[in-house]
Amino acid sequence: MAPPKSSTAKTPDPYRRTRRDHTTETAEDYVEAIDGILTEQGECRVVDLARHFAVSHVTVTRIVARLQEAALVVTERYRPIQLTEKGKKLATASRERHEIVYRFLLAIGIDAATAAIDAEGIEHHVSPRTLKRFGEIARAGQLT
Amino acid sequence: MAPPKSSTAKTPDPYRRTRRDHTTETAEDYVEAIDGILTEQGECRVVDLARHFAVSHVTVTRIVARLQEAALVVTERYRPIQLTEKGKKLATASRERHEIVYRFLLAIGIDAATAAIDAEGIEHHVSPRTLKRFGEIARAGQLT
DNA sequence: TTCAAAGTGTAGCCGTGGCTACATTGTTGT
DNA sequence: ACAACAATGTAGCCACGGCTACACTTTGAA
Ligand SMILES: [Mn+2]
Ligand SMILES: [Mn+2]
Ligand SMILES: [Mn+2]
Ligand SMILES: [Mn+2]
Repeated sequence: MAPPKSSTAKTPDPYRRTRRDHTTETAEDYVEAIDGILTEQGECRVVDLARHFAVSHVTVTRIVARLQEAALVVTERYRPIQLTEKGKKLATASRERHEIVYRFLLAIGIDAATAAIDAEGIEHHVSPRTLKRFGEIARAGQLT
Repeated sequence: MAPPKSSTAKTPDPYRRTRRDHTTETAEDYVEAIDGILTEQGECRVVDLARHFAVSHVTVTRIVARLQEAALVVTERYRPIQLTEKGKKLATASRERHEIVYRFLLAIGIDAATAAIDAEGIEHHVSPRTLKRFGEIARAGQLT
Protein backbone atom coordinates (compact mmCIF):
# COMPACT_ATOMS: atom_id res chain seq x y z
CA MET A 1 0.00 0.00 0.00
CA ALA A 2 3.03 2.24 0.07
CA PRO A 3 3.62 4.50 -2.92
CA PRO A 4 4.91 2.34 -5.77
CA LYS A 5 8.69 2.20 -6.09
CA SER A 6 9.31 3.56 -2.65
CA SER A 7 11.97 5.95 -1.51
CA THR A 8 15.00 4.60 -3.35
CA ALA A 9 13.27 4.03 -6.66
CA LYS A 10 14.70 5.67 -9.76
CA THR A 11 11.61 7.80 -10.11
CA PRO A 12 12.70 11.30 -11.05
CA ASP A 13 9.24 12.01 -12.47
CA PRO A 14 7.35 13.03 -9.31
CA TYR A 15 10.03 15.41 -8.11
CA ARG A 16 10.52 16.96 -11.53
CA ARG A 17 6.77 17.36 -11.84
CA THR A 18 6.53 19.05 -8.45
CA ARG A 19 9.37 21.43 -9.37
CA ARG A 20 7.68 22.25 -12.67
CA ASP A 21 4.39 22.90 -10.87
CA HIS A 22 6.16 25.42 -8.68
CA THR A 23 7.56 27.33 -11.66
CA THR A 24 4.07 27.87 -13.11
CA GLU A 25 2.50 28.51 -9.72
CA THR A 26 3.42 32.19 -9.56
CA ALA A 27 2.01 32.99 -12.99
CA GLU A 28 -1.22 31.17 -12.22
CA ASP A 29 -1.77 32.87 -8.88
CA TYR A 30 -0.93 36.29 -10.30
CA VAL A 31 -3.22 36.21 -13.32
CA GLU A 32 -5.97 34.79 -11.13
CA ALA A 33 -5.50 37.66 -8.67
CA ILE A 34 -5.30 40.28 -11.41
CA ASP A 35 -8.50 38.97 -12.96
CA GLY A 36 -10.29 39.11 -9.62
CA ILE A 37 -9.10 42.63 -8.83
CA LEU A 38 -10.08 43.83 -12.32
CA THR A 39 -13.55 42.42 -11.79
CA GLU A 40 -14.01 43.96 -8.39
CA GLN A 41 -12.22 47.29 -8.79
CA GLY A 42 -12.11 47.94 -12.51
CA GLU A 43 -8.33 48.32 -12.53
CA CYS A 44 -5.39 46.50 -11.04
CA ARG A 45 -2.28 48.31 -9.85
CA VAL A 46 1.03 46.99 -8.59
CA VAL A 47 0.10 48.10 -5.10
CA ASP A 48 -3.10 46.04 -5.18
CA LEU A 49 -1.13 42.89 -5.90
CA ALA A 50 1.43 43.76 -3.24
CA ARG A 51 -1.39 43.98 -0.70
CA HIS A 52 -3.05 40.85 -2.01
CA PHE A 53 0.03 38.66 -1.72
CA ALA A 54 1.47 40.49 1.27
CA VAL A 55 4.78 41.15 -0.46
CA SER A 56 6.63 44.35 -1.35
CA HIS A 57 5.78 46.30 -4.48
CA VAL A 58 9.26 45.52 -5.79
CA THR A 59 8.59 41.81 -5.85
CA VAL A 60 5.35 42.42 -7.71
CA THR A 61 6.97 44.70 -10.28
CA ARG A 62 9.62 42.15 -11.19
CA ILE A 63 7.11 39.31 -11.44
CA VAL A 64 4.72 41.38 -13.55
CA ALA A 65 7.61 42.15 -15.91
CA ARG A 66 8.09 38.42 -16.42
CA LEU A 67 4.37 37.92 -16.95
CA GLN A 68 4.59 40.51 -19.69
CA GLU A 69 7.48 38.66 -21.33
CA ALA A 70 5.26 35.59 -21.19
CA ALA A 71 2.54 37.63 -22.93
CA LEU A 72 0.11 37.14 -20.05
CA VAL A 73 -0.24 40.85 -19.20
CA VAL A 74 0.38 44.25 -20.77
CA THR A 75 1.56 47.27 -18.81
CA GLU A 76 2.87 50.77 -19.42
CA ARG A 77 5.02 52.61 -16.91
CA TYR A 78 3.00 53.98 -14.02
CA ARG A 79 -0.19 52.56 -15.52
CA PRO A 80 -2.52 49.80 -14.34
CA ILE A 81 -2.03 46.20 -15.39
CA GLN A 82 -4.10 44.60 -18.12
CA LEU A 83 -4.58 40.95 -18.97
CA THR A 84 -3.99 39.67 -22.50
CA GLU A 85 -6.35 37.11 -24.01
CA LYS A 86 -3.81 34.47 -23.09
CA GLY A 87 -3.73 35.84 -19.56
CA LYS A 88 -7.50 35.83 -19.26
CA LYS A 89 -7.65 32.22 -20.38
CA LEU A 90 -5.03 31.17 -17.84
CA ALA A 91 -6.82 33.17 -15.14
CA THR A 92 -10.12 31.48 -15.86
CA ALA A 93 -8.60 28.02 -15.91
CA SER A 94 -6.71 28.70 -12.69
CA ARG A 95 -9.77 30.06 -10.92
CA GLU A 96 -11.90 27.11 -11.99
CA ARG A 97 -9.32 24.62 -10.83
CA HIS A 98 -8.88 26.51 -7.57
CA GLU A 99 -12.61 26.47 -6.88
CA ILE A 100 -12.95 22.79 -7.66
CA VAL A 101 -10.21 21.95 -5.19
CA TYR A 102 -11.78 24.24 -2.60
CA ARG A 103 -15.27 22.80 -3.00
CA PHE A 104 -13.89 19.31 -2.95
CA LEU A 105 -12.29 19.95 0.42
CA LEU A 106 -15.59 21.31 1.71
CA ALA A 107 -17.40 18.23 0.37
CA ILE A 108 -15.21 15.85 2.34
CA GLY A 109 -15.90 17.82 5.50
CA ILE A 110 -13.06 20.33 5.86
CA ASP A 111 -14.00 23.67 7.44
CA ALA A 112 -14.01 26.70 5.17
CA ALA A 113 -10.97 28.43 6.65
CA THR A 114 -8.75 25.35 6.47
CA ALA A 115 -10.04 24.49 3.00
CA ALA A 116 -9.19 27.97 1.74
CA ILE A 117 -5.63 27.71 3.00
CA ASP A 118 -4.95 24.16 1.86
CA ALA A 119 -6.53 24.73 -1.56
CA GLU A 120 -4.09 27.56 -2.26
CA GLY A 121 -1.16 25.15 -2.17
CA ILE A 122 -2.80 21.95 -3.37
CA GLU A 123 -4.34 23.41 -6.53
CA HIS A 124 -1.01 23.56 -8.36
CA HIS A 125 -0.28 19.87 -7.88
CA VAL A 126 -3.56 18.37 -9.03
CA SER A 127 -3.34 16.54 -12.35
CA PRO A 128 -6.25 16.67 -14.81
CA ARG A 129 -7.36 13.16 -13.82
CA THR A 130 -7.41 13.98 -10.14
CA LEU A 131 -9.11 17.31 -10.80
CA LYS A 132 -11.86 15.52 -12.69
CA ARG A 133 -12.40 13.19 -9.76
CA PHE A 134 -12.36 16.10 -7.29
CA GLY A 135 -15.05 17.81 -9.39
CA GLU A 136 -17.26 14.74 -9.36
CA ILE A 137 -17.03 14.39 -5.60
CA ALA A 138 -17.60 18.11 -5.08
CA ARG A 139 -20.74 17.98 -7.22
CA ALA A 140 -21.95 14.90 -5.33
CA GLY A 141 -22.03 17.14 -2.28
CA GLN A 142 -21.58 15.96 1.27
CA LEU A 143 -19.64 12.79 1.75
CA THR A 144 -21.07 10.24 4.14
CA MET B 1 -19.40 28.59 -3.15
CA ALA B 2 -16.26 30.41 -4.17
CA PRO B 3 -13.37 30.43 -1.71
CA PRO B 4 -14.20 32.87 1.08
CA LYS B 5 -12.81 36.36 0.58
CA SER B 6 -12.15 35.84 -3.06
CA SER B 7 -9.31 37.17 -5.13
CA THR B 8 -9.04 40.68 -3.84
CA ALA B 9 -9.46 39.84 -0.17
CA LYS B 10 -6.78 40.96 2.26
CA THR B 11 -5.87 37.36 2.96
CA PRO B 12 -2.10 37.10 3.14
CA ASP B 13 -2.40 33.91 5.18
CA PRO B 14 -2.87 31.33 2.41
CA TYR B 15 0.00 32.62 0.30
CA ARG B 16 2.34 32.94 3.26
CA ARG B 17 1.39 29.42 4.31
CA THR B 18 2.08 28.05 0.85
CA ARG B 19 5.48 29.80 0.77
CA ARG B 20 6.34 28.41 4.17
CA ASP B 21 5.31 24.92 3.07
CA HIS B 22 7.76 25.20 0.19
CA THR B 23 10.65 26.13 2.48
CA THR B 24 10.17 23.00 4.59
CA GLU B 25 9.43 20.82 1.59
CA THR B 26 13.06 20.15 0.72
CA ALA B 27 14.02 19.07 4.22
CA GLU B 28 11.03 16.75 4.46
CA ASP B 29 11.64 15.09 1.11
CA TYR B 30 15.35 14.68 1.82
CA VAL B 31 15.09 13.08 5.24
CA GLU B 32 12.33 10.85 3.94
CA ALA B 33 14.55 9.75 1.04
CA ILE B 34 17.58 9.28 3.28
CA ASP B 35 15.57 7.13 5.66
CA GLY B 36 14.31 4.97 2.80
CA ILE B 37 17.77 4.53 1.30
CA LEU B 38 19.25 3.67 4.69
CA THR B 39 16.59 1.00 5.15
CA GLU B 40 17.09 -0.53 1.74
CA GLN B 41 20.85 -0.18 1.28
CA GLY B 42 22.28 0.23 4.75
CA GLU B 43 24.02 3.48 3.86
CA CYS B 44 23.10 6.66 2.04
CA ARG B 45 25.62 8.57 -0.07
CA VAL B 46 25.34 11.90 -1.82
CA VAL B 47 25.23 10.11 -5.13
CA ASP B 48 22.22 8.05 -4.04
CA LEU B 49 20.26 11.20 -3.34
CA ALA B 50 21.40 12.77 -6.59
CA ARG B 51 20.02 9.76 -8.46
CA HIS B 52 16.86 9.70 -6.37
CA PHE B 53 15.94 13.32 -7.02
CA ALA B 54 17.47 13.45 -10.49
CA VAL B 55 19.66 16.42 -9.65
CA SER B 56 23.42 16.97 -9.65
CA HIS B 57 25.55 15.87 -6.72
CA VAL B 58 26.41 19.52 -6.11
CA THR B 59 22.83 20.40 -5.38
CA VAL B 60 22.60 17.49 -2.95
CA THR B 61 25.82 18.43 -1.16
CA ARG B 62 24.68 21.98 -0.51
CA ILE B 63 21.25 20.91 0.70
CA VAL B 64 22.71 18.23 2.96
CA ALA B 65 24.98 20.88 4.50
CA ARG B 66 21.90 22.88 5.40
CA LEU B 67 20.20 19.80 6.82
CA GLN B 68 23.23 19.39 9.04
CA GLU B 69 22.97 22.98 10.25
CA ALA B 70 19.34 22.18 11.05
CA ALA B 71 20.57 19.16 13.03
CA LEU B 72 18.63 16.72 10.87
CA VAL B 73 21.67 14.81 9.59
CA VAL B 74 25.32 14.22 10.45
CA THR B 75 28.06 13.78 7.88
CA GLU B 76 31.84 13.63 7.66
CA ARG B 77 33.73 14.45 4.46
CA TYR B 78 33.59 11.63 1.95
CA ARG B 79 31.48 9.55 4.32
CA PRO B 80 27.87 8.40 4.12
CA ILE B 81 25.03 10.46 5.55
CA GLN B 82 23.41 9.62 8.88
CA LEU B 83 20.11 10.79 10.32
CA THR B 84 19.95 12.34 13.76
CA GLU B 85 17.10 11.46 16.09
CA LYS B 86 15.43 14.68 15.06
CA GLY B 87 15.95 13.69 11.42
CA LYS B 88 14.48 10.24 11.97
CA LYS B 89 11.39 11.71 13.57
CA LEU B 90 10.85 14.13 10.71
CA ALA B 91 11.43 11.31 8.22
CA THR B 92 8.84 9.11 9.88
CA ALA B 93 6.27 11.88 10.08
CA SER B 94 6.89 12.83 6.46
CA ARG B 95 6.61 9.26 5.23
CA GLU B 96 3.41 8.68 7.15
CA ARG B 97 1.84 11.84 5.82
CA HIS B 98 2.99 11.00 2.31
CA GLU B 99 1.44 7.54 2.49
CA ILE B 100 -1.85 8.82 3.86
CA VAL B 101 -2.15 11.26 0.97
CA TYR B 102 -1.23 8.53 -1.50
CA ARG B 103 -3.71 6.01 -0.13
CA PHE B 104 -6.37 8.68 0.02
CA LEU B 105 -5.96 9.36 -3.67
CA LEU B 106 -6.25 5.63 -4.38
CA ALA B 107 -9.38 5.43 -2.23
CA ILE B 108 -11.18 8.09 -4.27
CA GLY B 109 -10.35 6.22 -7.45
CA ILE B 110 -7.13 7.70 -8.80
CA ASP B 111 -4.80 5.30 -10.61
CA ALA B 112 -1.56 4.38 -8.86
CA ALA B 113 0.79 6.21 -11.23
CA THR B 114 -1.13 9.47 -11.08
CA ALA B 115 -1.62 9.17 -7.33
CA ALA B 116 2.12 8.72 -6.79
CA ILE B 117 2.92 11.87 -8.77
CA ASP B 118 0.18 14.08 -7.30
CA ALA B 119 0.88 12.93 -3.74
CA GLU B 120 4.47 14.15 -4.03
CA GLY B 121 3.32 17.71 -4.50
CA ILE B 122 0.13 17.69 -2.46
CA GLU B 123 1.58 16.20 0.74
CA HIS B 124 3.38 19.40 1.70
CA HIS B 125 0.22 21.48 1.62
CA VAL B 126 -2.08 19.29 3.69
CA SER B 127 -2.90 20.72 7.11
CA PRO B 128 -3.31 18.40 10.13
CA ARG B 129 -7.11 18.66 9.94
CA THR B 130 -7.21 17.73 6.29
CA LEU B 131 -4.69 14.97 6.81
CA LYS B 132 -6.88 13.47 9.51
CA ARG B 133 -9.84 13.49 7.13
CA PHE B 134 -7.76 11.98 4.33
CA GLY B 135 -6.75 9.19 6.70
CA GLU B 136 -10.33 8.42 7.61
CA ILE B 137 -11.39 8.22 3.98
CA ALA B 138 -8.36 6.12 3.07
CA ARG B 139 -9.15 3.66 5.85
CA ALA B 140 -12.80 3.53 4.76
CA GLY B 141 -11.51 2.11 1.50
CA GLN B 142 -13.26 2.53 -1.81
CA LEU B 143 -15.47 5.52 -2.22
CA THR B 144 -18.85 4.93 -3.74
C1' DT C 1 51.13 -1.83 -4.86
C1' DT C 2 49.44 1.24 -7.84
C1' DC C 3 46.37 3.69 -10.46
C1' DA C 4 41.83 4.41 -12.67
C1' DA C 5 37.21 5.03 -11.69
C1' DA C 6 33.79 6.49 -8.63
C1' DG C 7 32.54 9.58 -5.24
C1' DT C 8 32.91 14.05 -3.06
C1' DG C 9 34.14 18.93 -2.55
C1' DT C 10 34.57 23.81 -4.33
C1' DA C 11 34.31 27.75 -7.33
C1' DG C 12 31.35 30.24 -9.75
C1' DC C 13 27.43 30.89 -12.77
C1' DC C 14 22.02 31.36 -13.43
C1' DG C 15 16.89 32.20 -12.37
C1' DT C 16 13.41 33.06 -8.95
C1' DG C 17 11.33 35.38 -5.20
C1' DG C 18 12.06 37.84 -1.01
C1' DC C 19 13.79 42.54 1.01
C1' DT C 20 15.35 47.93 2.00
C1' DA C 21 16.64 52.31 0.40
C1' DC C 22 16.28 55.79 -2.65
C1' DA C 23 14.79 58.15 -7.17
C1' DT C 24 11.17 59.33 -10.16
C1' DT C 25 6.42 60.05 -11.80
C1' DG C 26 1.28 60.98 -11.19
C1' DT C 27 -2.51 62.82 -8.80
C1' DT C 28 -4.99 65.58 -5.91
C1' DG C 29 -6.21 69.29 -2.70
C1' DT C 30 -5.56 73.77 -1.58
C1' DA D 1 -0.24 76.28 -10.08
C1' DC D 2 2.10 73.58 -7.18
C1' DA D 3 3.31 70.99 -3.11
C1' DA D 4 2.56 66.87 -0.83
C1' DC D 5 1.62 62.25 -1.09
C1' DA D 6 0.82 57.92 -3.34
C1' DA D 7 2.42 54.94 -6.70
C1' DT D 8 6.01 53.14 -9.42
C1' DG D 9 10.73 52.27 -10.85
C1' DT D 10 15.73 51.04 -9.90
C1' DA D 11 19.85 49.58 -7.48
C1' DG D 12 21.57 46.24 -4.88
C1' DC D 13 21.38 42.90 -1.20
C1' DC D 14 19.96 37.89 0.45
C1' DA D 15 18.51 32.71 0.37
C1' DC D 16 17.43 28.85 -2.27
C1' DG D 17 17.85 25.33 -5.71
C1' DG D 18 19.42 24.42 -10.23
C1' DC D 19 23.89 23.80 -13.22
C1' DT D 20 29.14 22.94 -15.30
C1' DA D 21 33.91 22.60 -14.68
C1' DC D 22 37.54 21.23 -12.20
C1' DA D 23 40.14 19.46 -7.97
C1' DC D 24 40.66 16.14 -4.53
C1' DT D 25 39.74 11.51 -1.85
C1' DT D 26 38.57 6.67 -1.55
C1' DT D 27 38.39 2.34 -3.14
C1' DG D 28 38.90 -1.71 -5.68
C1' DA D 29 41.11 -4.38 -9.65
C1' DA D 30 44.91 -5.54 -11.97
MN1 LIG E 1 -5.16 30.15 -6.75
MN1 LIG F 1 -2.08 28.98 -5.29
MN1 LIG G 1 7.73 13.35 -0.20
MN1 LIG H 1 3.80 23.15 -3.74
